[in-house]
Amino acid sequence: MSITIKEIAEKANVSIATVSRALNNSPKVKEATKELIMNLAQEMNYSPNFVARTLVKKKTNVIGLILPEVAGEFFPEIIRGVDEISYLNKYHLFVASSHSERNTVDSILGFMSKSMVDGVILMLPSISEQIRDLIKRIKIPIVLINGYNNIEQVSSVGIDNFQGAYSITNFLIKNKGYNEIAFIKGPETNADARLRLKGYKAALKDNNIKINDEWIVEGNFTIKSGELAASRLLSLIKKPSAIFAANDMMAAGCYRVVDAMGLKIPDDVAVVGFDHIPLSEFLSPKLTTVHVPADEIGRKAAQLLLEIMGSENNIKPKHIKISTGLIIGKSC
Amino acid sequence: MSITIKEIAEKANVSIATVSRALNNSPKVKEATKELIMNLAQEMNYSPNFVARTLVKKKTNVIGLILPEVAGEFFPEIIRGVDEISYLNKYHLFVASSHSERNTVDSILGFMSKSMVDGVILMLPSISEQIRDLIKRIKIPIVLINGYNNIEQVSSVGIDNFQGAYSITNFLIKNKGYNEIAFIKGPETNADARLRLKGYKAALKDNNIKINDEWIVEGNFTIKSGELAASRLLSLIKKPSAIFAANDMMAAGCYRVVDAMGLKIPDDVAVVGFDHIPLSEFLSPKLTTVHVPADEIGRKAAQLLLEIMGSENNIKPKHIKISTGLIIGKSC
DNA sequence: GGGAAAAATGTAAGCGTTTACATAAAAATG
DNA sequence: CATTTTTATGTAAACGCTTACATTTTTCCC
Repeated sequence: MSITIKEIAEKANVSIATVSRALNNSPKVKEATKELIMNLAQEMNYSPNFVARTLVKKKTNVIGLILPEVAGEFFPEIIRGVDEISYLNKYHLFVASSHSERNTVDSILGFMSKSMVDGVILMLPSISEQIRDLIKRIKIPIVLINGYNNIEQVSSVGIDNFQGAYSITNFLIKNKGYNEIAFIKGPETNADARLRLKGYKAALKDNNIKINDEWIVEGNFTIKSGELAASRLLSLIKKPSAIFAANDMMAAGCYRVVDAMGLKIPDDVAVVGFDHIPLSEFLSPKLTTVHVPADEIGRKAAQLLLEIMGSENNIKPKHIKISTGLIIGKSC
Repeated sequence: MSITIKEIAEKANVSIATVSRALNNSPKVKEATKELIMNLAQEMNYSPNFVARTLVKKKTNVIGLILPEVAGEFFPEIIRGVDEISYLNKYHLFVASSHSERNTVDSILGFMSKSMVDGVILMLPSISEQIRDLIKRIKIPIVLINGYNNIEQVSSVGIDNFQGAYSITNFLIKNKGYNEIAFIKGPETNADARLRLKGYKAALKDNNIKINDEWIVEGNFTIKSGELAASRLLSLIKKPSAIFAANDMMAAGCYRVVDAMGLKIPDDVAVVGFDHIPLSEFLSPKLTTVHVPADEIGRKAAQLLLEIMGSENNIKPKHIKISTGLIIGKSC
């Protein structure tokens, strides 16, 4: 087993209290003894038992991060952002995947309630009533990451999906002269996806372009669904001249299909996406898309959480909306 | 504050011991009381204090994962693999980035010694004497992820870099007829990188091709370094007909330069890589590369760690080498 | 119904720290 | 040098739980 302060105390002929104080560099212990103890601790290869300390201090110095998935092009950037800030503030990071299909409620509960983290950053693709209730009831500090800030009582960080979708659609119309723009939707349950659709529709409307339902097809953010959607759109009698995929992955799927059909982007059909994942830079021609600063989302969420954890009296929940930016490629 | 078993005990008019037993579903408590307590716990919204339990049980049910970086094309897959296995075995996952530039020793120590994890999976791009000593001394179960299994006493999981590099080089020579193959190295300090270089050289040697030092240029696994290396190689008087980049990212850099120079892959020059990152599938033409099953590395490492943690007497260290596979694209 | 065996519950110690409070030692003061 | 003040150390409780052991209650059997 590990060395404890008790053993150090014996060796040093002092009480455990003194050892504890010395190790915590308390000013009320004599320099000489402090040194003695420090040296002993070093020699004996002592390292404090984090768990015992936590039990009395009621502070773990750990923040939890729950994501739908841990891999992919997007989530790792969020992790990085959170990690960056936590590290700077001497917090450890606990990452858990809710594994999408897993029982999320279970996951969240298990994670949060057991007092193993001081605060939680939670990203959920969609929020059921059940989870909403749970979140409201939870007592530890929590920050939500999602586009749709729909829980007033809980602080959140999200990107402006509407604005992003609106601006790229508007760009296609105003700057590039496209009038026949199709849209590949994300999952119905995904709040970000819904807002992107809204932005697309709003831009059309503001430009007096009639919405053609045939040109709005389903997708689920996967590359495969992008392929299927593109092949449907390009098989229509009345084809669109541009396709706006609700995320880059689906846009990449479009590229494949367009290529397989022997067509050219942007000459035969324009394709734009959303997210600005690293891959988008490598597609040829380079994809025009909406930049979502995933690492910044992570950083902002961590900062907000630390702020909440730092303040005694629970401050008013904040809702941070992060703006997106247009990345102009050669795909339109 | 949270509800404790003490409060439940009072409400139920039993001792805390009984509550504890009931909650842990011990067979030595009457069904009736068990039910009573369970219901009370539910009502009072009780959840066990993980920290207190850990203190007495000396088991955190957490495994730690330390990676050089948390984002990128490769590491998230490892995380996913580890997460998968840990979840299945009811372990939580603690992810920490050593942040490359950060003082790694510090990071490792802080992580491991504080008895906050039951075991650690550690991936290091390179191992200094200092770290090697540290690892040997450490008392908690540990599994290393690296290509170069150079610490006998510590179990490890790695891929067969040599075999991978050898086989793709051999493929270029035997199946594709290339004789003038250049190599872009990884960082000198990186064990994987060194082994890939070895494999490349061995394949040339076995095919009686003289090694041309001018065709072996430096790189550091980044896309930028791939670009620079490619531009150097393609500016030589005597150009190579194929370039083997020690990882896919650098191969992607080659693509950019080749494209910018107005050349064509594979007609003007062939390019192959190593890693089979998702991006490689999207390069056009599709990259020929060596598949490295990152998620499997993660899974194997987690399984090995669990095995070690499960066995009382420390079993003999294992060294698992995961084989790679050739992915045939259109780039040669 | 009395006693033994089995089952259920209680008592209390312990996990490794921190820290309020009590006490002892050292320094300062007149 | 006695007394007060300051400084350093010790004692013991607490954090919330588990569990060995002791005790009580129930069940069973003749």
